[in-house]
Amino acid sequence: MSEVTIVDVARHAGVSITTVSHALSGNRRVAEETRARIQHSIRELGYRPNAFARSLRTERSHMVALIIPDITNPYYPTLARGLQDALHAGGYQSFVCNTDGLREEERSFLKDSLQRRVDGIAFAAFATTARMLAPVIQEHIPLISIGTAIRHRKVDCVRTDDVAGARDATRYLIERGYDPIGMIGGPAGMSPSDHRLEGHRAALAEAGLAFDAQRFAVGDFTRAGGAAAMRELLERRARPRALFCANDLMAIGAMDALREAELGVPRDVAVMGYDDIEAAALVTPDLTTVVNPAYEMGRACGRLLLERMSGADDGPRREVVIPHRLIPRASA
Amino acid sequence: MSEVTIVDVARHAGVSITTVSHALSGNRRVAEETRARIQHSIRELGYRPNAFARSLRTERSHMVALIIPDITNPYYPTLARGLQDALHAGGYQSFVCNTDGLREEERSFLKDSLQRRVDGIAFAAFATTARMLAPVIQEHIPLISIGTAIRHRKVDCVRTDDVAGARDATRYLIERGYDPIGMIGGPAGMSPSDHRLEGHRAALAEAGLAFDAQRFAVGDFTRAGGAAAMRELLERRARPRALFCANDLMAIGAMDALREAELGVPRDVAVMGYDDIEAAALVTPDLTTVVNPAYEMGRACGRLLLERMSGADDGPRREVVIPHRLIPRASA
DNA sequence: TACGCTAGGCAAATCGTTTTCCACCGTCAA
DNA sequence: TTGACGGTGGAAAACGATTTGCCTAGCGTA
Repeated sequence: MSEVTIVDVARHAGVSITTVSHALSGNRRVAEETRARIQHSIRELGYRPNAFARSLRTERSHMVALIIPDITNPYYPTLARGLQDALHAGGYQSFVCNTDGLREEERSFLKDSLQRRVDGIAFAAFATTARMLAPVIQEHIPLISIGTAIRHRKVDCVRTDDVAGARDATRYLIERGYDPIGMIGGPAGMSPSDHRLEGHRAALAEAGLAFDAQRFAVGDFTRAGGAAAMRELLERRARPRALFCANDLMAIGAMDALREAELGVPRDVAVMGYDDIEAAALVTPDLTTVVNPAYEMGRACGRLLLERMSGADDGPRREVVIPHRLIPRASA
Repeated sequence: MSEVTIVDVARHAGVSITTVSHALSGNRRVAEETRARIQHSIRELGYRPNAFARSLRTERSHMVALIIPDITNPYYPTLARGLQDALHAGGYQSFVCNTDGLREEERSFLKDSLQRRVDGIAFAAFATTARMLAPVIQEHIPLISIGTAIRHRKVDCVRTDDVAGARDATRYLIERGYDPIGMIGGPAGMSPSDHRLEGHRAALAEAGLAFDAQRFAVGDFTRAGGAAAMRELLERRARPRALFCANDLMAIGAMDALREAELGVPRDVAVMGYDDIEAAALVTPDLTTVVNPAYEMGRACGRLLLERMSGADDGPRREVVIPHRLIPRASA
């Protein structure tokens, strides 16, 4: 109990509650002399406005929910930091909800966020459909979809362009003269898998090169999966001169398999990854890769949310595409 | 605006506000038939209790603050997840404050937490002294220090034992018969540096081995620093048979330098790290290391907070020491 | 019959703000 | 002289829950 309320401050300063409130909010002019007296009383008494009462009256919590699969997945802390840095400037805090990609958890956290009366939501959805968002939409709570899982005309979206990223990665290999070029992709049907494959094929087509299914293998986004896929490619005796992997972990796995086969990277086979996880810079040789700028994603979410929450912006749906970045290192 | 309030529910169900409230909180018996009618009305109207009003009355926010240097530092997401999982069970959420270890930020987030009326705080302090905590203590808000930076008789503490961890690491090298054993430490004066060195020396002493300053070098906890320290050791021609590094990054750097010198790990020099960062399992050879179980740390914080916040526990200061774990891999 | 007890329900006070409507007081222009 | 008008400031009504007394009906018991 802070015990000391605005009433105490008013009494101590010899003014009305109204005046104290206005001195704090700046909503109305208060004589300089009065304001000084109030400030003095506030310090004297150690007054701290009660956030509950304030929120009850204003209907704003200055809180947003960040709903993600798992803060432990190395992509999200950076995104969270970007979001928090952006929001902090506006006096907002955010709490993190870990859904593990489970539909029930997503639903439950969405509900909790509503109950807590958050002013906005940033949501990296996996299993949530636009229909499940009805209550959020109805309350006009700004919601931003991180990535493209949710498509709804009232829901803003911040995303990267995986197709373009994969195209750039493949182009990079082409331009450096590697030939032929293979790929280890992710499981079909997952949108990053599909987009990255699509970009890869587009770059080949642009350069007038054929996509050869013999030089394409599928992994499961893990290191072991990447190694297995690489071994499969080697057995097929259609060894590529350069290899684009749909993520860094598989690229690291591929390098394991190449080392087993006593092939040098990039001497015999150049390897390219995707994501730029921390380990990408730590393995040997360090991994050329494409980075999804998580921090910028988070920042963009934060800024967009701030605009929406300020109420000023009631415009049409917005879609922000954050540019990716290719990071040349030793492996390709 | 959810618009629908407890008044609407009461009217719709044909009972008084009081009864609805009690049906929800379970604070008083309500006839089964009445309760059913109320539940039905709630669903019908889509009623969601207003958290502000509730908190205003009950003085509980069901929110805790997690104040850490940087969620981007790979240690903290795991800790955050542990905390959140524990708190979730009690209906609590947590918001993250990134202080970057700056005194002013720490102060400011502490103040913000107070203003938001959090029910508890988990604080990994760097620059905050016990004195700065006066307002928190005064309001009887449960506070848990993560690590030992804050010492105060009202502040609980959850920590690991770096001395014991380093001792176990060194013992492990001794038991496997490596000799002589060297170490790359961190900058003197930082508590992890000092503790890990202390543990290292203790293990040597126990085994009747001498600590040889010739085989000790200092790095700065970075990869490059580890490599430089290793080169220094090699130049001194006092090459150790095994090396304990005060963190994984320096261990990885040391392996870089060994590779340069065309020395095999662990064939010529065995290497041991500390922390078990993600990359530790991804480098080649993968790194034997000691893990500070961040998840368990977070969980312990969460559980301790829950107990304190329940009000049941008003006992004396508590200190929880989370056991570390040695992870044998290929490098030693 | 009188009394106490229990279950269930109601009205109203309360939590600490923000905000709306009004009042007062000089000053200045008509 | 009067009315309008800034510049200040105050009283009181929300905001939406929880909780405290108080009441009633029904029932068992002395």
